[in-house]
Amino acid sequence: MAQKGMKELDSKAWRAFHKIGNSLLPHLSRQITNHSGITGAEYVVLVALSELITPNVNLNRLALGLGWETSRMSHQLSRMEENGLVKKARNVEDSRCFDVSITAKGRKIAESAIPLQSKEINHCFSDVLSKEQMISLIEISDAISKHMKEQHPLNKKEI
Amino acid sequence: MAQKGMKELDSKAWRAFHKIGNSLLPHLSRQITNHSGITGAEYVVLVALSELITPNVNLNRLALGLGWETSRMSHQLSRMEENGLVKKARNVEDSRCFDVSITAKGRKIAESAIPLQSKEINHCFSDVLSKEQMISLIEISDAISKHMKEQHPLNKKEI
DNA sequence: CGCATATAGTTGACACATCAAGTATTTCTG
DNA sequence: CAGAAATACTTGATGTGTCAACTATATGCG
Repeated sequence: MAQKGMKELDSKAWRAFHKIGNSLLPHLSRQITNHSGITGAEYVVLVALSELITPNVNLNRLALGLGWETSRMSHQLSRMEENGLVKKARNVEDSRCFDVSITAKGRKIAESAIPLQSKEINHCFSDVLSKEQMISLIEISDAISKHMKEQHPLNKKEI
Repeated sequence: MAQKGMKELDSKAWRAFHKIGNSLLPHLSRQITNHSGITGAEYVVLVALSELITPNVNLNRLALGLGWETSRMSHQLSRMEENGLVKKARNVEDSRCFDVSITAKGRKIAESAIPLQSKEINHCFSDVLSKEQMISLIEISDAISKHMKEQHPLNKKEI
């Protein structure tokens, strides 16, 4: 799709990029759900929380770390708190903020899910690509990120 | 995230891959909405329909072409029919099927949106990457697709 | 023919993402 | 120190994606 006005190679590359995301990502998310009973989004948040040095973070910092909007994180944490995966507590010093932390239940699930997920990523991604391909992917990502940062910075609406 | 048990390079490559999708795709989708008043999903369907040789397709073939599930297509087309972008009609020969087609309104929007979107993809993707990088991306996609097809074919639940 | 089964699509429930608007607090500033 | 502005987060609406269960029609086969 969207290849009118694009050269053949460009179009193929663009489709290729899409294709990866459309097969790999859903597969990995389904795996998590199947083996650990949590969703992909829950997994991502639990991993972030389980890697904290401090016992908790405030919501915005957590969102920032994952490249999420505040609102998205707020909604997600609400659902996860209902499921007993995380806990939120008003910060004592600044009562606008929340101290977000992982619960024992959340940590237990994360700890069993992480190695399984790593294994699956190795299996479907790392093991399938050569060292050169991975390096190339990193360079591609850097090039695009650089462009996006310079030309289309977030937090401001485009025309 | 998810890098425990992964080598440094693997982990970096995986993050890199994620990063592309998380900045580029939302940006492109927002662009479409801003300049053409339709969503990214609507755009994709309209492009597919506008490229048809025949005047219509049945729902499942359309879904297949985009790599979508039937259900997803059904929901999407319902919304789009409400918005007057597409039309569905029972097939005469097989009344289980629907003949899906683009409306004049849908075509008009697609025709103005497509060049704008192509331009934006060129701007954010093609122009930013070298020929070698695009070739590499295609090879990476092929490698992953091959693996997924062989090891994790769709339509069947994983354990 | 008549029943089993396959095929085409719908529906409802739930999770997720984004946007716009709103509520509290805190901080800045005249 | 009071009002303005910034910060931290919530909420509701809408669109999107997935799954499981369902309806309806067609087809195959004894």
